[in-house]
Amino acid sequence: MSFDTYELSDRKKSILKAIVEAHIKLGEPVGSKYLMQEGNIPYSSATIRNEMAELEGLGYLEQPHTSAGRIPSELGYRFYVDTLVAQYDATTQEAGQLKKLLSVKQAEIDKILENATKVASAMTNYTALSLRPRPSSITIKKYEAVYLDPYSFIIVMIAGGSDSVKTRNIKLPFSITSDLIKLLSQVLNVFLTGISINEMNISLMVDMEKYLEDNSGEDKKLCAELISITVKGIYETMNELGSEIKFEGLNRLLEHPEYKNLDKLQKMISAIESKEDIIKAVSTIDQSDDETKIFIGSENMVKIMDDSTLIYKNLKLNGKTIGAIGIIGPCRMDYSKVLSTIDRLSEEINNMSSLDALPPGTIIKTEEDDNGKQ
Amino acid sequence: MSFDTYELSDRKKSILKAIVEAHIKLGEPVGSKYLMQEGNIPYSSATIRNEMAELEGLGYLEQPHTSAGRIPSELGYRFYVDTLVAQYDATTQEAGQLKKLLSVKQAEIDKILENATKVASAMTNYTALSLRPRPSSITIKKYEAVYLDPYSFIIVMIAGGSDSVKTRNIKLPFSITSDLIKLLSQVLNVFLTGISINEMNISLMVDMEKYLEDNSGEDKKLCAELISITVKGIYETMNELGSEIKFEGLNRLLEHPEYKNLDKLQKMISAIESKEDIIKAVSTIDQSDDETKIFIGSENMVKIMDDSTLIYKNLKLNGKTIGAIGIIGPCRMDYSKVLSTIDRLSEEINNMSSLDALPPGTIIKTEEDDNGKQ
DNA sequence: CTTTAGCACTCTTTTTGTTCAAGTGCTAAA
DNA sequence: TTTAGCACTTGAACAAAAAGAGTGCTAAAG
Repeated sequence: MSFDTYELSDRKKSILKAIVEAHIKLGEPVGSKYLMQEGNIPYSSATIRNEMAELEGLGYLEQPHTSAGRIPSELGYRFYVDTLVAQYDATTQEAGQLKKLLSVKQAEIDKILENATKVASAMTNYTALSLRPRPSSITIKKYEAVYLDPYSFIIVMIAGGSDSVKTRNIKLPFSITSDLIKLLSQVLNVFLTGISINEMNISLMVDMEKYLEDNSGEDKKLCAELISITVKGIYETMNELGSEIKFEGLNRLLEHPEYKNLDKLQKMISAIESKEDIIKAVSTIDQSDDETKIFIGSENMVKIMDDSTLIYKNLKLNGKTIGAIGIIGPCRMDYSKVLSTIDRLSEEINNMSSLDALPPGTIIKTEEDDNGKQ
Repeated sequence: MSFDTYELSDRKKSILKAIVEAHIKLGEPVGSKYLMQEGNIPYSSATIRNEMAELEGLGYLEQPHTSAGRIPSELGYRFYVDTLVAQYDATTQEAGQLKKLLSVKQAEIDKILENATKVASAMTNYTALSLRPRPSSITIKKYEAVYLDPYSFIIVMIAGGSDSVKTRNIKLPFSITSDLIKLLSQVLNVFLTGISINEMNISLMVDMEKYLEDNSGEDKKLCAELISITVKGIYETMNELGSEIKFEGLNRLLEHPEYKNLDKLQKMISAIESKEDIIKAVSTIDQSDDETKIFIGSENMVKIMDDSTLIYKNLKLNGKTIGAIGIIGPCRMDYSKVLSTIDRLSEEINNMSSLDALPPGTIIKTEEDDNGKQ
């Protein structure tokens, strides 16, 4: 990246570009003769060979073995992608299609992410992933505590921005009244609305305890404990709300010859299944960043994926980051297609009709959970 | 199954058993010589050969090609499993381990299922799956409608038995008041508590409309529409609550030589990813059934999985079916291990300390959801 | 009548050798 | 600076041969 690409002559650039594109298309090493005939390089194979030898010396190309053609190195792909992105003139052919696929009465953020992932995977033929925004950026705009029985209640949290709903079931070591829970509801809404996970601190809890004690007439210790347990639950829930990752099109991995190699495939599936690694890797990306990020080969933070490429972009809806979408595939990836798909997709979502304009009576599905209280 | 296994002599049985076990262990066809030397069959290879030829004639064995040993046919596996299950004397070595793995303050049904799946996959080295009970058996024991703004509210539903919490966000084409939502809450609790999805009918809705109209003084049409939209949402939500399927240990598929065959692997991954097929297949199993079900090869209802085995068992907690767990792998599966693991696991869960006995202050995590209202 | 040793036979796997084609690097000429 | 030509390397493809595994059958032994 910091490599000085300007030392490359125009001819070298065009040869490199042609090699990358041919390799993406064919999946095989490309030779000088092919470039001359099909690659639109107006020089003899000998000249091309000389250039290729130099490009190899510079680290842009690799040769699997003596009598094979060249394949792009990671640096070669990186060069290609960088120039591609620079001249990138969104090939708009498929925009309408995307719109149609996405526009099916989208209501829920989850559904949007899920559909976007499906569409991305289907259109590019690679495995796609989606990620929720990270916990620290989440705030709750409304709380509701629901009384269940003397020893348990449920907190319903509605996230600001995305309007996600998450619930948490809390079981207590002491008994409480339905009225106290109503009051708790009030306390939560007064003190914790709009507060991010980082802003939850002790002094806030002390205030909450005091408020609850004053207005309920309950025992001080009980109030303190109730608040403590409740806030802890909320804290954990907010943490879980963020950074959820989902995959789509796993089976498409198998369609690409690079994953016929069972070792690579195994690595890849393990990486995908463990999730944590990928979340961690992707979490380093600035969440407000609008750029499409491309990690080629060893640039990937997930060591295990070091011969694959991850293309990744934050998704915004009405200006708010609602998550991110990514494509995973071999380094030999149709970058142009993937980039255009992802960009189109994110644009489409960004411009999606505000949900206030939903058809009347729309039922907005939310989510579900279990808790084993009994 | 209805095949008359009693026509087999003891010697044939022991040979068949030895072949199945050797094949499970080695993953390769087994020959007469091997059985004589390693398989603990006290006859000469010639005698064994004769018996094998007969077993093949009876359909219990197959020969990949002339000069290969024999492998068990589906019928052979079925015989093995049936007798295995019959004499099945739970090899208890790993029971303690299971207990430890599961006992980490289990609170949530989801978590129990998830952990059970992980444990099952880890201990057997096969891919495991878990399934929620089906929708028709779910009832809601408590509703709570949460007012959001004049045009939207959220319904919180707490499932009976499993105490799952699910929420649904509803957007209205007309405006409502916070008080009306409170009343709606009441209506839902009065009319829909304990009602299964099959019992929701028109007359119930008419009653609800009437009740709401009488007690709120709102316009009749508005009440009717509110109830209709709400019930529809609840209905859909209950449907979604059931039959959720999750997988664990996908990467372990790759560890078994039968899935080195990319075709099989691809089929398998597709089957797993599409989910619906497997849900449909498994749904035919009686939910209250306590037996461990074993589907070998073409016995599987998912055509695509017709050279794999699915072992499947309902899980109960305090007498209630909370879901099911399954193991998927090649027909050449270590049945003894898998069966014992699944049985242990289900027993362990069944006996799990009632959640009332949870340590005080336990926070019972529930779940989350999105809805794109905005 | 049952079991077993022995052997010919079949079929797969592995090895070996040969040929082929691709693609290169280098040299010398244009 | 470019290009034609050629020797060289190397993997891929194919065929033939060899090795190995396991069987079925026959005939002898218990």
